[in-house]
Amino acid sequence: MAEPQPKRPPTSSWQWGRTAQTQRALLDAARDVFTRQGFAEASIAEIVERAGSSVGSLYHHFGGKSELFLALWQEHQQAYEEAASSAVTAARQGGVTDPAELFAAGARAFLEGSWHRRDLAMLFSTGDGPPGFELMKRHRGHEWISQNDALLRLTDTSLDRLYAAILTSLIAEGAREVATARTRAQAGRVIDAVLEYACRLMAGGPFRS
Amino acid sequence: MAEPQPKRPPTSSWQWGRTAQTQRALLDAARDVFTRQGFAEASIAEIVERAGSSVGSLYHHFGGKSELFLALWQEHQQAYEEAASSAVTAARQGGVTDPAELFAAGARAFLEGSWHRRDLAMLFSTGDGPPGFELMKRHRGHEWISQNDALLRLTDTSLDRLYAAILTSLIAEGAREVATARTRAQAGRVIDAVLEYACRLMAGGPFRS
DNA sequence: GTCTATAGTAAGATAGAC
DNA sequence: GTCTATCTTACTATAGAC
Repeated sequence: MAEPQPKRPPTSSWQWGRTAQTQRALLDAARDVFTRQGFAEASIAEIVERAGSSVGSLYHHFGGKSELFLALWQEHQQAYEEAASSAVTAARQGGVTDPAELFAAGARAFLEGSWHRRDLAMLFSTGDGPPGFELMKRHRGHEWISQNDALLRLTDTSLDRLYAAILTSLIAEGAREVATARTRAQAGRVIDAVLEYACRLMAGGPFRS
Repeated sequence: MAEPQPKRPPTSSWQWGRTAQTQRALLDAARDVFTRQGFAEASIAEIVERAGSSVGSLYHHFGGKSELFLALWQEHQQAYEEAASSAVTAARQGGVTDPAELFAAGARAFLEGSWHRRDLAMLFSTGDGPPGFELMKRHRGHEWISQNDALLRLTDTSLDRLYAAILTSLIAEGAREVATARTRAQAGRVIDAVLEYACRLMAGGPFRS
């Protein structure tokens, strides 16, 4: 139904980066409109108007309203993950070896990203997205915890899924509250609190019956 | 936009409970269809067909697809809250005075309700609902925590909202995992784990910077 | 290959007869 | 209160210009 439309390098006889420009304009317009009105309320017409593009063009490049939203989310996620993983790497090079501390470094970077791009953080945490979006977020969150907490060797049992789900949602709620903070200092205090709660939860590891 | 449509007692010249019957049939059909397909995928046409009613009738009684979904949720919530509050009352009469223990009693009743009506619990936790539904759930969750944790005198500061939000989402994630358990015994183990995590989190109370 | 204009389709919402 | 017929909106698909 949707065409991912893989792009090859520009040929000699075509103007330079036209596709990239169009896609960027659409993504920027989508960010404006979606962050102001949410997914359901936003209309395709307003997005293409603001981008100086057209409906057909949007469908050509992204495949639809849902896929455009998802593309915006992917960009956002990528930025998050790069920040988090480089923070972990830096901590590791700084001599930190304790898994809990490494996790905290990544989580802190994640939460600071939430402050830095508040508008998108709020958009993606409101629950107003295309069908199946919540499921995708859930899946992604679980992956992230599994990676970070690899030392615990989480399995696919109910109790381990619960542990991962609760940790994920704790960070997600934290990111949400960070995004609504009024000042940078306030956001900082919220971040400290979130990390404290994460510590309390992780102390003792996953519950075993 | 929506008409709550308050109902008066049946008059002498009208057949008995016609309205109540229609509403019940629509709610039951809605439960069937929504739990199987989710909100977005479900069609109004299928619901009224299954209820032996009509589109116009649905709009007359509920105001639309979203409002019908919300009515189903209200019923579900009411059942939850009655179970939780009577469990707390019972514990209190049994001599329990520790706030944390009273909270645990309510939370346990809540989680058992999630097992008992798994289909609805899953439906309302997937994130697939009408516009604004996530916000309503959030608001309701916060109210519940505020009531149960009244002794802590939570204010409307960032840090107290964070504490309430995290506790709420912890219970919500727990309810979700309970609803997907395969056996009653399994659900019981998950419930124990959730209460353990809640204890860890509440130990020390809300974080103050 | 890229984009515009336009027609098609499906589903929620509404009006008015009974 | 109930139901049918109709309307509106917005996603989807396509033909064809450049």
